[in-house]
Amino acid sequence: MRAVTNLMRVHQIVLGQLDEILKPHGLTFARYEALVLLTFSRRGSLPLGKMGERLQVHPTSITSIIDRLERAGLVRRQPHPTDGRATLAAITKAGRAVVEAATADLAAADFGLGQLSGAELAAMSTLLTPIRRAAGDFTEGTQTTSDHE
Amino acid sequence: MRAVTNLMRVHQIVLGQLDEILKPHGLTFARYEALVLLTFSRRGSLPLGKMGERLQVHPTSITSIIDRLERAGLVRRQPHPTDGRATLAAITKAGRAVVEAATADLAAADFGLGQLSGAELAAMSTLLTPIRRAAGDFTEGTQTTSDHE
DNA sequence: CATATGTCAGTCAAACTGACATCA
DNA sequence: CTGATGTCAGTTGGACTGACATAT
Repeated sequence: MRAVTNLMRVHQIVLGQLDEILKPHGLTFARYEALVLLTFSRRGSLPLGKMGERLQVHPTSITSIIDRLERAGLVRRQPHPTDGRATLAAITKAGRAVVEAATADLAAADFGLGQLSGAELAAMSTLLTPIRRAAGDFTEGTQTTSDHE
Repeated sequence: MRAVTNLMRVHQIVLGQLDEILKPHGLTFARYEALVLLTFSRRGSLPLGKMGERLQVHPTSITSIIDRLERAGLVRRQPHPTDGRATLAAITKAGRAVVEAATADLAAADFGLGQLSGAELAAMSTLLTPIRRAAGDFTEGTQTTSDHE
């Protein structure tokens, strides 16, 4: 139970710090994650459904996140070229610039984990990964060499 | 950054499991924490302000949490005997019964951390504690041998 | 036909701000 | 007087349910 308490409090602390850093950029951590995901995609665009799958958020939450990013001009909605049902979120030039600046700020703050060394961060990831695995976090988004990934 | 992602996801997974277990008891994790805190207090009652301090939640959030617990009959509001400004939250008999049952269910589910051994849980706490300390988590609620603690 | 995708309307729990009455 | 305590009104960001139009 002590471990759970530590987990909860550290999450609260770290998320608070990250959101504070991201606020000047007009981002929350959830929106930042979505932008980073697009940055790392091949074409700079992904179907909303795939984004929700990768980020593990509810379909309606992705709609909301993309709504706000689009209103801020960091993302554009585009029709999917081959699937008439799907909508693509495409990162804009402004979006890429904001991600870059925000990432620099986050890195300068050690992502809120400056108290830990590189070895400790690795140890932490080693400890936490089995829990994600048990929750099926890595077995769902397997190989899909389809259109947009 | 990978460490941050792991932290966020594991928090989401564990909290989701805990809330699922607590739901049949009519509790969220936040409300459960508040009840446990009262259980561990000497008189079974604490001023709302002290509770917010210990649980690290906003004053208005404590008001809301106690509101719901009181509506469920798990807690009673009482005037503070010596400080006319303060209000005490006192756990009821029904409250103690619910905590006991909920704690049994949580323990049976290893608090959502069944993937880790006792040694691993200890290692995790060792890693996370410095972050809490850096955030001032242990330096604020120091010695206060006052009325109600 | 059944299934997948995204959206909408609405609910919910929580964190927050600003204001306020009350009391030490 | 100042400062502490709790509450209220209202906003925000996010997770959720149920329903739905549209397209595969």
